[in-house]
Amino acid sequence: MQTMTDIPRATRERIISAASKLFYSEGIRAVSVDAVAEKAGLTKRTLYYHFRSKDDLVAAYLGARDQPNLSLFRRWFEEADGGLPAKVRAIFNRLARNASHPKWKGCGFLRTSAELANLPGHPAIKIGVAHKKKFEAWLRATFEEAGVTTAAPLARQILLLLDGSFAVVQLHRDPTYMETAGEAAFSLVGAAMKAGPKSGQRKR
Amino acid sequence: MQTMTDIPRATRERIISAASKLFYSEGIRAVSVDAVAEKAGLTKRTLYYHFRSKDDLVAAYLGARDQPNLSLFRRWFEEADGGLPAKVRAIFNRLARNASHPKWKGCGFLRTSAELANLPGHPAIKIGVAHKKKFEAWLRATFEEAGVTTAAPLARQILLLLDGSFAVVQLHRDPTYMETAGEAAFSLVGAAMKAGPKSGQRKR
DNA sequence: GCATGTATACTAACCAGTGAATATACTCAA
DNA sequence: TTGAGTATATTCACTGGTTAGTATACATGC
Repeated sequence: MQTMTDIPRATRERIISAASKLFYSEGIRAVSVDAVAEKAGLTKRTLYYHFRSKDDLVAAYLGARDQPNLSLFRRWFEEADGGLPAKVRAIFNRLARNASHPKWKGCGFLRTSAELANLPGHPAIKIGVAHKKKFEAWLRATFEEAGVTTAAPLARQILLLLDGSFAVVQLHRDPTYMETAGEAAFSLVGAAMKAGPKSGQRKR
Repeated sequence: MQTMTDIPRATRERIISAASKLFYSEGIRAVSVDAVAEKAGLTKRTLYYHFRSKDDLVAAYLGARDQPNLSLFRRWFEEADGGLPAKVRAIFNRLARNASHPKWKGCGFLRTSAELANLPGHPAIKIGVAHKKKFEAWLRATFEEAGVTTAAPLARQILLLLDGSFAVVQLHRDPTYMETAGEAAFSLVGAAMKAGPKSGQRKR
């Protein structure tokens, strides 16, 4: 069973791809379902065969960004040289480079949840909440592995700086704010390590 | 001249008041001009007599929030006890109390600019940019007066934490993130003062 | 009679979602 | 192998409702 059935799967993903580009660059309510269908090269009625509603489509758009986004941050962290503070700072610096691209429009999760703030139970918002929670959990685990005793609040502080830089850079279109946030993160992680690292774990 | 002309002014402000409530709680594109007119107790046509377009109305909504918002932050800072780090932290703690109110929906400037991110020249976005710049400038001046040598980057870092907490708390509906941001701000300001305060200025 | 302000009633476009028909491809019995 | 039947996938054409903005007329006070 299901031998050739991944051809329709391709259609579904083509729709999500078109929706991603439009929703991310224009916003949710600014993009009509017709516009998504046209961008995907098919009819609105076909789109409604694959998705129950526009809300479902929005949720699929964010759902498709969840894992790739987290992987990217993890990869940036792992590829960076230096100690823990420098590796955290590297995430901000890599992000600053991305943010200077004209198509960059901030964090899709935050922008969507800001636009749909009047619909608290919206499925897309749940996905955004889960995404940010996963990122925070990864940070906390990373800090714990490094022996930082204040891993939980430190992870929150880094998250706050990251999401703050998303918001501020999206507003001012000035990626240097992201580097400033990276320096603040560097300071906070460094201070937390001085205060209470189990002083093992200093690999390499 | 202009003796009784403040009666129409009252109408204009009634419209802005209605627009503020609706735009802030529901979002820009989610609120129709008819809805604003109805909330203000008059006709859409009358509204269009006082405002050229919906975009103008949105700009007026944010423009009316600019000074009061800044004054509030300044007042919170001035009313707080303790040294500079504690006074900065107090802003976050006061904000956390506000954020626990069910009507709280984050920062109107940030949410509007997120929703209108596809319209870079929009007048409302310009107002949002100016607002955040004013706040940053006030922070920097405050730090400079206290003799902090790294006043400029420190002001940016505090701004990043503040806007980060707006975004995160609006997403998770958990004001404790704001207190965490306040602790981070406390640390950063404290570290900056230890590094380079001209060690005068310690009033009171 | 002339400025300002307010209301009624309208337009032209747009939008989320659907009904009904059609095309394609896979299954299974003869 | 073939042909009828069935589930999957797609399209055209439509509906009912909403939206930003306007043409026109009416009121009110100077």
